[in-house]
Amino acid sequence: MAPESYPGAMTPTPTPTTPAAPADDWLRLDQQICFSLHAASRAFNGVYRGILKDLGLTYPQYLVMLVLWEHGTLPVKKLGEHLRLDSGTLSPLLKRLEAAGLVRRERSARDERSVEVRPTEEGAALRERALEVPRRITAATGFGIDEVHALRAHLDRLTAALDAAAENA
Amino acid sequence: MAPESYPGAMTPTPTPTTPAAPADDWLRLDQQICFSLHAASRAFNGVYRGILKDLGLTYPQYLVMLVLWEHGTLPVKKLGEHLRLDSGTLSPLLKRLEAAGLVRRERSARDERSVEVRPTEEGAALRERALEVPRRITAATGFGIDEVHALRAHLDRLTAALDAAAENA
DNA sequence: CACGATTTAATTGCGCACAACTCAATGGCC
DNA sequence: GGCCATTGAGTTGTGCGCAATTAAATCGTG
Repeated sequence: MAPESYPGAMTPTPTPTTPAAPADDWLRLDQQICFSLHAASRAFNGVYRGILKDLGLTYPQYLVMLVLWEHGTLPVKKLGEHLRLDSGTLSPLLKRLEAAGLVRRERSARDERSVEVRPTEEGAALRERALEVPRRITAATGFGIDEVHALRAHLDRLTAALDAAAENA
Repeated sequence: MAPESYPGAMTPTPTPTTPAAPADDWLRLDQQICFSLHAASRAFNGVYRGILKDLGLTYPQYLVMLVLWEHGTLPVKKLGEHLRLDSGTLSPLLKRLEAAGLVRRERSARDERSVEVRPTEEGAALRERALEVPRRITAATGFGIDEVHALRAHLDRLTAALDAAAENA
């Protein structure tokens, strides 16, 4: 669990310890931001995995169902915009949801390019069983509402900044 | 068959501050925490992808090299503890790093079960070129040091709580 | 010493994420 | 109408993450 507390972190080969040591610290600090985020995301995924197993959903599949429960039938494009996912990810995922009987996919009559994704009766019914998921997740975090809100705001700002930076790259 | 909606589908709720939040809001709030984290993690990954392309590394490979640069030669097990990854992820990743000429893997003489991973000359040299990565990443976030630190603390606390919760599951 | 339990990597299988590509449908434009 | 760029899904290929399994080396205990 602890990337710190490395007993006698021996460095056999390289120890270019500059007195001011900005370089070394930078590589370490850098790891802290991105790695923390990476680790937190995977930890979250792990907790969801355990809870969603009862529903027969993976975490990304759960996200898709959340959007469908909230907005009803949607074309794949819109679904992707909500979740920031493209068809390369969604197409096989939706196929699995369809195979599980939770959604149906059908070409739009108005625009034959578009595929409408709609929850089946079974998919809609699953929503009832999903209602307890948020509570269990929130409990697992041990965070209060305010804390959650603050963290979310922080993360959203970060995402926006990163997206903007990616544009110019 | 006309597209139908179902109970609670199209409810725009801009006011989350109701005393007793109904179930609908719970499903929405829940999405906010985990989805924000998920999105931020992927956004980060995207920015790294662009920056690390010059070094010929993926983001997880970069994390591995960070650990090796810091600690020198390590067995796969220790590497996995630092990064919270198991051999199922690390083995193929290390093979690719070896194929790229950045690390070497050799069975420990003392314990034949263990495989020592050591950066090659080329791998060690890559560190110099990696020194600019943190700055570019930090710049992309638009965050100050303090902000980064606060966010990291928040995330680490979250990860610890989630890990603890996963234990009891 | 022998034998079973534990440790360490590697492998297999599945699902997600993303880039690059294909293909059909659509819309704009002359 | 005919042409062509654009749009929306799907497919392919690569890599990560994790569960489950396998195989070999090591350790512990009788």
